[in-house]
Amino acid sequence: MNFSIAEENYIKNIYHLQQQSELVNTNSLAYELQTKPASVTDMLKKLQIKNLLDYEKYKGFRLSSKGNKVAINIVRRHRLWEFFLVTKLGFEWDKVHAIAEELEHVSNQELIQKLDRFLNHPQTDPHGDPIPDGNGKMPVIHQLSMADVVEKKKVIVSSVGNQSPAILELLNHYHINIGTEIKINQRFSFDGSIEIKVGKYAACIISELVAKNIFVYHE
Amino acid sequence: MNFSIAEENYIKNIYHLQQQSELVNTNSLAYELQTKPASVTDMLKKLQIKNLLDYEKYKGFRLSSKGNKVAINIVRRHRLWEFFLVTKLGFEWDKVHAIAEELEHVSNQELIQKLDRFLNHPQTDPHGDPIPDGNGKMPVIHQLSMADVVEKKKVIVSSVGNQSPAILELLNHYHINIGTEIKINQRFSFDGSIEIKVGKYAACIISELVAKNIFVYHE
DNA sequence: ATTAATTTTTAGACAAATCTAAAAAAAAGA
DNA sequence: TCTTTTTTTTAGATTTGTCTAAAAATTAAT
Repeated sequence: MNFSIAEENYIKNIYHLQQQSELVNTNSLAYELQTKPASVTDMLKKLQIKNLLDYEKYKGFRLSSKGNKVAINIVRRHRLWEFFLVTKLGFEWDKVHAIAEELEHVSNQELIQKLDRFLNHPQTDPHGDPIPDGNGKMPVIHQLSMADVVEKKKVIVSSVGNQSPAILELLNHYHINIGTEIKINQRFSFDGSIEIKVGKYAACIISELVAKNIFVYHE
Repeated sequence: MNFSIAEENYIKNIYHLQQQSELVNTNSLAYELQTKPASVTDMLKKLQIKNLLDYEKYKGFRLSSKGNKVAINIVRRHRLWEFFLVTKLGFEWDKVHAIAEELEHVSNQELIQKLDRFLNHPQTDPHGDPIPDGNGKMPVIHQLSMADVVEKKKVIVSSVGNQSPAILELLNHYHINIGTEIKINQRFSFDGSIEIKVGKYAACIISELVAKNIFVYHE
């Protein structure tokens, strides 16, 4: 079955809101989609008729299992395109979201399957988020952004979400490379910066932006 | 300036019809777009207001110079994506048109510029049609499909539009390779097949489909 | 437990792109 | 030239997705 771009955007955003809370409400979806609550209500009715949504008036809503499958497919396309844009076309990771939002609506099964193969079946997008496979299964990702690591943990750098010379210069300065072991000392809530210790070097503080761009795994 | 998908499709199809005749008429454009003449008239008015079209009621129409620039940009995107689909994703050349029709509407300048670089600035798409550069300039293509070569000419094979094992097997059988010299003896209008002579081998007949997939240059 | 505030939905309108049916203009034929 | 045919345009309706303003339901507060 095929869906309009508007429908796909609603489905995708409901999916993302569900990651944070089981039930989604009209206002937050309207905010997410930069639209008005009345428009959301209209679309919810349409999605319910197509069996993509469990929805009761005034009670909130969630994706049906059918809706969930559709959503995961959109997420898959989005993240594959993001990976493509960064690794093949040389975009910086923070520039690809808007373009992938357009590309994700080109819904040809064979295209996505071949793109996946061309990219060598990547497990995560350039932001470190997992890419579901053709059956909708999310790979278990051990890698996570350093901004999400709990304090006092030791981690090993697995990848860097940004290929720009600017960040590479900075990482060099911190003596951080792929494979480097890092200890997380403390997170400062004021600006999200983190004190870390790299090898035998003196402890230092990295900004939240840098932390978000360093992907690591435990142990 | 940004245009809707519908507008872009009208512009592109007017462009293509203009390659055959200077002025375009409502019925033929309606046929091309698989829509009704009344719908075409409606859209023509809108395109005229946006200065994309020279249009006088009942008199036919043509793209303005602004409309032409827009059209060439769409063609550029379409052909770059076709090239990508065939050379990078491994699609067969006859399967890519529909997908490229969708991808061409993703209109991010930087995306197309980077895609072009990634593909190494290809001169022609997999059908042998020229790809305009970023300034809208069409490269002069010496390569053309063998289906378009005049009789009695000698040509040299420069590329093959289809990478499938099926056609490669057939070309092998005809002793045709990149660089092979071929003499065009005669074209049969009944089915578009062509009698050719390859090197010292006996003359043989290739189907129109095969001819369309062999790209050659003169001399 | 009422009232007040918030959230959600309805009602009715609008823009884009399409359609059908009928009218108007242009082209073709006798 | 005057009729007939074809092409093109208008008029009015429809669908999708959106909006504003007002009504209805829910939640929060006194």
